[in-house]
Amino acid sequence: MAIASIKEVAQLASVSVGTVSNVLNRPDMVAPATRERVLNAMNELGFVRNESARALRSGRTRTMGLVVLDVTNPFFTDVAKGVEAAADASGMIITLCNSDQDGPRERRYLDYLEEQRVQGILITPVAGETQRLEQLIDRGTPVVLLDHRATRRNRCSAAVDDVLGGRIAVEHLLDQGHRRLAFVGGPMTISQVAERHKGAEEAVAEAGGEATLELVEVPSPSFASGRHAADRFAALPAGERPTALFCANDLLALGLMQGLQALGLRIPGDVALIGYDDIAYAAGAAVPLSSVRQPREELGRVAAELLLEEIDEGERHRHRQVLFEPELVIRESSVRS
Amino acid sequence: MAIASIKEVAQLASVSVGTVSNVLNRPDMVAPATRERVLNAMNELGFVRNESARALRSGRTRTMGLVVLDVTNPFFTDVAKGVEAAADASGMIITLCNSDQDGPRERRYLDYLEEQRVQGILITPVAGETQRLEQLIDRGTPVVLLDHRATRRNRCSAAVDDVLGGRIAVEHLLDQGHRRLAFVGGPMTISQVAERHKGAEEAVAEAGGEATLELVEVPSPSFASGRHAADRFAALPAGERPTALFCANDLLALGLMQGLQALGLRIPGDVALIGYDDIAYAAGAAVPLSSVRQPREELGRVAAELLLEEIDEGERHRHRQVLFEPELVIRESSVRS
DNA sequence: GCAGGGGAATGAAACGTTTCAGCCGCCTGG
DNA sequence: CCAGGCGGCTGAAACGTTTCATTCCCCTGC
Repeated sequence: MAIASIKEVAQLASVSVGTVSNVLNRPDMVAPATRERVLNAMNELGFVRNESARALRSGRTRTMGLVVLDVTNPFFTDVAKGVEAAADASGMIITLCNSDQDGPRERRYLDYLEEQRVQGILITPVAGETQRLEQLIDRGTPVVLLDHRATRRNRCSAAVDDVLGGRIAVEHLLDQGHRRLAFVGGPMTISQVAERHKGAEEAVAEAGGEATLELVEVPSPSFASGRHAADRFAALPAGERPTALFCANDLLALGLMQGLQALGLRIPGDVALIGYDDIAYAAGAAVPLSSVRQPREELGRVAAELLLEEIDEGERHRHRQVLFEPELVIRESSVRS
Repeated sequence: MAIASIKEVAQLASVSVGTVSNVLNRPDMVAPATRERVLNAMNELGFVRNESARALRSGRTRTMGLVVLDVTNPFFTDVAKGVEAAADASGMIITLCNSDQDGPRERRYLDYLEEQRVQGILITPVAGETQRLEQLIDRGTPVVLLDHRATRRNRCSAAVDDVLGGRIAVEHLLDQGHRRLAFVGGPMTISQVAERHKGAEEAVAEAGGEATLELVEVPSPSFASGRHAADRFAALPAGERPTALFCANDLLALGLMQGLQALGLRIPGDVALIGYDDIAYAAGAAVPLSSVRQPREELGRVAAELLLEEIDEGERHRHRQVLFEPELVIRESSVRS
């Protein structure tokens, strides 16, 4: 059952192991006839390279780690697609890890990735888990932040301007005449959530006067949390309800929409709704959902390219922080009829 | 920048490398005082185990591969979650690969996984790519089919009865009084698609009489294909249009719904619609989508457990084929008003 | 007082590659 | 005819672990 090794191939082809290795890694350094012989031996024995031995000896692997907050969120799978495309183009392989917004889980994955000696790591970190990353960098594993701005200058990042995104979402709601607004999102420790909220606050502040922004904090930016939030909203006396809700992401917004409709509230009539990410399902929702679009695949692609660059350049690499601009997508859910 | 090895740790702690290895793998075989000393040395040096060396020497890794057809399909991410949960419980790590329904791509990933000497592979194979799997099994890598029935008895599988699923979907449409039906899906080489279609045909045949089932083949069971299919549908003279559409999956159904509505057709008034998978977004669609629910997470969990079992039992393992039953979920999109 | 046992640690082999210095023959140019 | 060069190959070291036979001591029981 054991797979043939280079040594057995060498024996069968009557060459040295060095030659077999050369056939594998620098085929043109070996004479065509010999190469042929070796190749045949490989086929006959069903030879499969042992990546562990290769990595051990050469000191380099061909894998990069990607750690996301939630694999079931289409935002992240789209980003992952972009990452994969870029990696693929450079012959790299991605190990996709799902931290599920859990610190210990994230740490376990990072441990694993470091033990694997991955060439680099792309990560949307769980709130506050920055120390472990610092450690990775110190020990020589390049880390690129994904959908998260690098505050220190010692790493690369690819992100979208969430403050701006929050701002344009709320400006749009204000334009529609809403004055009593709420931001639905959480936990506020997630930087994306906090920044979107900040942008929202800024927009409200600048609008001056009577506009207000309430904060409806939810335990996680998920579909289920959205449904729960609907109950809390409906429990408010009609007079105290905000007239427009800005959700930290589309999952939340879609869950909220479903909950609100189940309770008999109309969108946008009773309450306007806008989400964030513009995932594919936003446009096809019961009421087409307005949202703030992020360049998801591009975000992933650029992040991966930054990492590949860093891996390639080594010591002389200059860290870069790439920031994309989000784009407002207006649909029915936020438009006054 | 190079990470400290076991040797340096041994030196600093004034013990042999064997002892350091024991601290790592059989801590209770080493005296507490020594253990402490070694642990301190590890901390001081920032020691990180080298998984390649470990795997090379011990001959076993702690990773399993998961190959899916489309990471952006929520069905698969839900399945992946189940797989991960089971793997996690056994201290295993999952490498998630996305074949994107592309044969060569799938083969590249399988090569990679075999070179990594993963302990086993969970896969929803691309149509017809069975030869490579046979090879993997022959060489000793256990393979469990996921969402795909094993026809040969030489492997385990966890799947849902797609023929039955197709049948109940269509029986429901017939119940609603529809007689002119169409199955929207493709490519028919995907076994899930073919089986759902088969179930649909059976139901129509048994209904006897005037009921008909047209086949609308699309290039892939995706959102985009659904949108395109809508145009084709609308291009038919009104008299020749089916009155009910059964889609091979929800992505397709949601895309189709969006396309049909954009063309001014009403659901279910002008045409009834039913999907497959019951992904989270089905219930929140413009018109809540009827669907055939599969136990997604459980499917993943059970598949992973089968694989773990096989890894554990080795030679004396008996292959098992687990088959789940799908469940009809009726919502507005298929109900005659 | 001694044989025997057992807990704790050692040292070296082995895993399957890559890498590199060196060797061998043959060809070329002077 | 010979020096030099070069293409093609060999052989062995090295990568960082795990594993196992072996050694070393100290303790126990007779």
